[in-house]
Amino acid sequence: MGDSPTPCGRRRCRGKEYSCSMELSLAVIGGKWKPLILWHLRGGGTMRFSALRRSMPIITQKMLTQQLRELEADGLISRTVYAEVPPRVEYGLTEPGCDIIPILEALCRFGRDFENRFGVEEAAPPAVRAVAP
Amino acid sequence: MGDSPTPCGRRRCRGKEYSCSMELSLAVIGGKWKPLILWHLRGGGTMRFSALRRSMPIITQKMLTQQLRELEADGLISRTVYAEVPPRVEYGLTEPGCDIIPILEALCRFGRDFENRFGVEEAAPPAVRAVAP
DNA sequence: CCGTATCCATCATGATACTG
DNA sequence: CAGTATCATGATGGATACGG
Repeated sequence: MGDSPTPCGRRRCRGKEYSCSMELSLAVIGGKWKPLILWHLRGGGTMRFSALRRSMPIITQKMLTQQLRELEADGLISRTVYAEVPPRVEYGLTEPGCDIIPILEALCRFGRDFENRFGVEEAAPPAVRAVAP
Repeated sequence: MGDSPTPCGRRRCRGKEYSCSMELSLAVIGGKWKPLILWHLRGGGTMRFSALRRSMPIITQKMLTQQLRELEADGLISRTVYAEVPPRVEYGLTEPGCDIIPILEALCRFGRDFENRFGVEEAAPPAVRAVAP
């Protein structure tokens, strides 16, 4: 490996403080929704905001926007705004962004092994959101 | 991959709710200190509490205890208490815990590539903790 | 359509003190 | 030595409303 993760000697890269490369990686992709966003973009093409949103029904607009901005600031995704009416914005992976995909695949495999080892059950259906009367 | 990460159909495994295996993985190893703890245990032997603590000067005792308990509950590390005075507790990786190491190595590599791509600087020295007068 | 701005609840983390 | 217990706080995420 060559990179001791001993947390002495804190460094900074793109505004993130960390003590070892792994910490930096987690700072970059560790956000609650970031792996999922990158995952949906893994095909190589671009997706527009609304398509991303549809693919993650749980996420709020605020969080999607926020996480996309951070991923963009970290150089993992590209953002292209088309000056049209109505507006259109397309998101895609950059080269560094593509580098994460194999790791996400490995994470996914680990998760599946974990499930197989310990068993899965259906989650209780999410409490139905009360409709305003 | 075979496992669509589409967030429909929430599942539950060991008390964690998630929508795709990757989410589960992040729930298991995503804690702020967990990757670091697992990393320090990667040698294959065991370490006692105080040794782990020394290897992560920043972490508080409370957080170390807490994260160790969660890792243990998730079956990633083993915890052995020796009935001695003074007490001795040894931590080590279980087999599922060992499975994560290659992923952490990949994460570490990604972080290093990221640093090389975008550059690193020394972090400002951590504000010296005021000594009580 | 694709956002920003604001306010608010919750939780994760930290500081500190105490114990078997 | 290896923890618990307690309290404080700051980051994180969600609901809602509004804007170009």
